[in-house]
Amino acid sequence: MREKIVLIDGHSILNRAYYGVNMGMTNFEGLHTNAVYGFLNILLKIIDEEQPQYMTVAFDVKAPTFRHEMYEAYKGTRKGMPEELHEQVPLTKDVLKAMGIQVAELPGYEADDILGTLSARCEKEGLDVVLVSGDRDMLQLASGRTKIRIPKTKGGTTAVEDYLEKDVKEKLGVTPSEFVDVKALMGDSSDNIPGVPGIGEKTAFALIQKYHSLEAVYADVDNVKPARAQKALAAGREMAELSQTLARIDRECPVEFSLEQARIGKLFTPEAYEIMKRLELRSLLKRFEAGCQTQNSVERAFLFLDDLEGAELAFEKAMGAERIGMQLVAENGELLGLSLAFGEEDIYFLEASDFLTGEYLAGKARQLCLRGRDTWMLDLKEALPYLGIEETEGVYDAGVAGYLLNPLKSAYVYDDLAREYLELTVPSRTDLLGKVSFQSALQDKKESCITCFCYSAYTAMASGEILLTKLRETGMEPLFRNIEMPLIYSLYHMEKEGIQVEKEALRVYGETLRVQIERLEIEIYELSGETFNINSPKQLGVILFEKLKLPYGKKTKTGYSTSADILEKLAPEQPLVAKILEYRQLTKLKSTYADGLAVYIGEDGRIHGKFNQTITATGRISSTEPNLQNIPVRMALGREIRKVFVPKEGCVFVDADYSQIELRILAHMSGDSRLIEAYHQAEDIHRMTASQVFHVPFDEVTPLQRGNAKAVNFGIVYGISAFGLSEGLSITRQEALDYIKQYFETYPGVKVFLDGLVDSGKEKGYVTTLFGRRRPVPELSSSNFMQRNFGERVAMNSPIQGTAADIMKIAMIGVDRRLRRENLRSRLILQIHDELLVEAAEDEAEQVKRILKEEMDGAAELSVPLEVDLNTGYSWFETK
DNA sequence: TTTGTCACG
DNA sequence: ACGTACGTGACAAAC
Repeated sequence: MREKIVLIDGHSILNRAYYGVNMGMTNFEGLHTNAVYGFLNILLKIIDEEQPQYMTVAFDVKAPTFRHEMYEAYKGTRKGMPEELHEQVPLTKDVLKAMGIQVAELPGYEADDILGTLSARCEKEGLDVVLVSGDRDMLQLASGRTKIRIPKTKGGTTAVEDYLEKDVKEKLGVTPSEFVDVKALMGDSSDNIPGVPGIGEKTAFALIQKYHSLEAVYADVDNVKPARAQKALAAGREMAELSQTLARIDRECPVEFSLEQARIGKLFTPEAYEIMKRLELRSLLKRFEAGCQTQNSVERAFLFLDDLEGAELAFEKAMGAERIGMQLVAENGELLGLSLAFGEEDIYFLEASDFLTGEYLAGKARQLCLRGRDTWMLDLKEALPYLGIEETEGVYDAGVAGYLLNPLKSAYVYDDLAREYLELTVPSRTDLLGKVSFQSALQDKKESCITCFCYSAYTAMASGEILLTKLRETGMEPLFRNIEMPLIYSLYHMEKEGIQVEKEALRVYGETLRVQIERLEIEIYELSGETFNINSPKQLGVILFEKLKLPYGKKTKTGYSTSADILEKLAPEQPLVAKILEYRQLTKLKSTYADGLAVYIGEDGRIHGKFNQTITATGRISSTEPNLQNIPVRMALGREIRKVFVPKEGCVFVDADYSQIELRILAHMSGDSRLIEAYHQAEDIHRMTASQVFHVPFDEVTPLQRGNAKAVNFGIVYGISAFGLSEGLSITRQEALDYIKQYFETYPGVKVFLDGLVDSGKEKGYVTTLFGRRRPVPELSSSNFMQRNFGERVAMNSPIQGTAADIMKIAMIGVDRRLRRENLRSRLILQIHDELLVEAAEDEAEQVKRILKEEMDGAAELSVPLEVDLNTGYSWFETK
């Protein structure tokens, strides 16, 4: 058995940990600890899996490296990190020192070079090497003996990708050392390696796969095809050679290293224990306490109950508890059981049975919610049909709280919450039950069910107080209490209500489409001279750009782009292309809308879609199964589909939408006096913008000027860039730049505001809405140009889009409450970001309009008025 | 499962 | 030099 060393890229793993784990995490001193925590978790996981005898962690040192001397534009992989991450670097080194793990640093060299050198030396010593980094550059170090491990955080969970030399070959198609030359050709903006201008990823890989080295490529440069690449190579030879040196990791740097000092001794030392205590990393504490034990003690308390007597006792005790956690287990409208937690020793799963009926359990659960103390749940909205409660003080959803604290996660399930907020690693639902139904899991693996449901209730209970504290610390408690929690009930009401859809009319619409699609299909085959799958971008690309030799505009990484904006440029000349565009439109309508919606029509003739509260990064809600927020409206034929969405007998639709809410929010948040003044004066915001920016009287604004101003307004809200605007308006980048300049000269306050968002985003790591909602923007500290630019646009857009979402949520809660409290039969049934649709009793329509206007207008007090447009109709088509 | 495309705000 | 407007979800094809 060979001995093994684990080498860790310290900064890269810390960085990954920082953005992977809950950002608000601090100890009582206010020290941020999330990155240290994530780092240690990864470290311990690797030690568990690899069982190495040696370990070293390499860090960069702030000093110019040889790469800086060679290439002045080189910025290196070290860049500004947020303060909250930066302060955790020395903390991490302290922990490592306490654990007796060797730290390697060398001024003038990056961690990459240290790792490259150590891996080379260790291989020579006959050791197996495991190299852990978040950086794919490391792949050039892979060999038969050196395995590269790249942890990936996806949503909440960390998966590790492993690469030995053969894996690099398999997945990239080049050897590790060839990979350096690929980078030399294509460059790497995240490392500021320039590459050869004009050579992209595809060409770089193809060339190296053929020639195996940069030198060989240049030896045969006169025969390289295509000509485009040959020209680029010839012109960029110096760059390529420079890039090759920059990209190659130094494997002989003069770093001090002794294998003996790298030997792993006792990791869980008293000193390390003290630091864990100080950092309040509880789950790690346990591990440091018990040596290497990972057994979670709470699990011992889990208790299964299916007798009435036991259940009564548990419920009685729970009724007196200050704080409980609860998880209903339901499927297909039937309550199969519930779990309950109200202390470290009181955690139960009660399964429904002949003695303990679903109705009984539901009734008890309801009483618990209404007992006037705190009840924490997960997926409260899904439990509401069984609980039968309306908005209740003290009933909270831990998932929604987790979403506010970090909206970038892909799910808010108990195991993630336990890991983040309780520092407790517990098995996930999939670990325990797989993907089977609850029904069959309850039959086949009762023990796993008990564990799963009890952990869920326990996590909800135990994390509740912590979540609330964090919400308080981050200024989001009012947002949670006054907006997100009440909203759960409004969304539930909308889902329950649903919207009526005329099934037969939908079928006829689909049938009409089918006939037209078949006709088009024949015409397309005739014009192209063969039959093929028109829906396949790959096949279509071959027909258009190879067989017919049409000029292709863009390429995607897998082939030619056949997207609408490309095809539209060809369509005027090419009847075939025009027909393909039409075909696309019709098949989209048929598959997604005509056929797609039909399957969701319930027995009541209505579609009950889901409204999701914890999906978007900005605070918007999303709509699924089906998506009712993207029903066609812009094109005439698509818009027809709205005719099948109708109010029920005796009702009429009342539709209300905010007019230009995001621009009004921009005016308010920026405080730009000219913009505010403009919105007080005019209804037509784009015309007003055109008038002020282009210095023409309001009444003399041409449609073209208005259109340009509109595009600029869009650009501002999306986080302006000259490129984006030039694309949107089909103008040159210089012209776009001039528009932007003129806009900012007209509204200097907007420029100050947007710059301020980016600055504060960089400083804090997140941006906020008017109501305190946060969005972390990790991209802002990226060394990758493109990612950082994206981060800057996000920093500008999120506060605006998010504030609009906040305001709409306030309005929805207000409308829903008033319809109910004023005992109306009318109901809110849809939200489409800036629009609300109410199914109103005909005799209540006027009152409903008043309510919508009042609640939407009054949802926020801005320095510009919030305008609301109202429409009524006997189908969703008519309400425009 | 990922990619390309396209529907909406 | 790089190459993109912000936020979503569903479908078909290709992997």
